[in-house]
Amino acid sequence: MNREETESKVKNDCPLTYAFNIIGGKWRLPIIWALWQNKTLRYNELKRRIHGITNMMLSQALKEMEDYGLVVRKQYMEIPPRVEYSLTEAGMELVPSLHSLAKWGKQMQNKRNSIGEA
Amino acid sequence: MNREETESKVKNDCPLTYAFNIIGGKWRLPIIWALWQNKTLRYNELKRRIHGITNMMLSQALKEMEDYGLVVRKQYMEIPPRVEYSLTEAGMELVPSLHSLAKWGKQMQNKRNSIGEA
DNA sequence: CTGGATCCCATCGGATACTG
DNA sequence: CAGTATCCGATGGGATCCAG
Repeated sequence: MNREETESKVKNDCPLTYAFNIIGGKWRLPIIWALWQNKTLRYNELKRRIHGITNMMLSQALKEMEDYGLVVRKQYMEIPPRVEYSLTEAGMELVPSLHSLAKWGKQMQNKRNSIGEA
Repeated sequence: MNREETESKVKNDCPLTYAFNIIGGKWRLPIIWALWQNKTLRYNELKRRIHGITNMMLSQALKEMEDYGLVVRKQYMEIPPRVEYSLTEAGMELVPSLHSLAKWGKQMQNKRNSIGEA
């Protein structure tokens, strides 16, 4: 850990690798998806929508994504606490590429499913 | 391992997740990249271009990608053995989406680098 | 309500050595 | 040349409990 990865543990090899490091992991895509559909969600709303995620995974993923500039965290100083999350500009700009990839993935799935038919 | 992941260990949740499962991992992107630039490469050519990859990682990644229909393996029955790899149609169709993502990644890198200026 | 700390385990990536 | 087998350490994901 004494190399140039001191800052963010991301290897800056190429932009593509960089992008994959940012959106990789098990929960980031679902989070992006949920935030994209709902613009703004509170912590527990997010948690309920993602189903299966634990507090630790969610808060960890959110924090990392905030560091990358993907999501915005807005904390209201109230009792009980309220924290709202939403995508940044950069986060939204990512979505089209994701759709493109998803479209490709769908084609791949269809190919798999139609292997047995003439 | 007794669920519906019996076939390919890929969760079919959504096409995007599917896509990420296919191109995820440390070496698949570099391999796709190398094959896209060179159309066709032999095993050792590939290995030399990727630098740092071991036999095990390379052959394993190639086999998985072949299973997914991303690359084609062409073996010539000669002595010494010759095996050539190239991208399938599906593999090539993936590249534009990758470029899109890479472009986004580049923007992100630039933002990072220009934090201290202005 | 919104998290943090700790501990655990599965999986991934890899070094090394060997084979057809 | 083109891989495979084995073994191992690192890493990431997760359960559970705790805290402001």
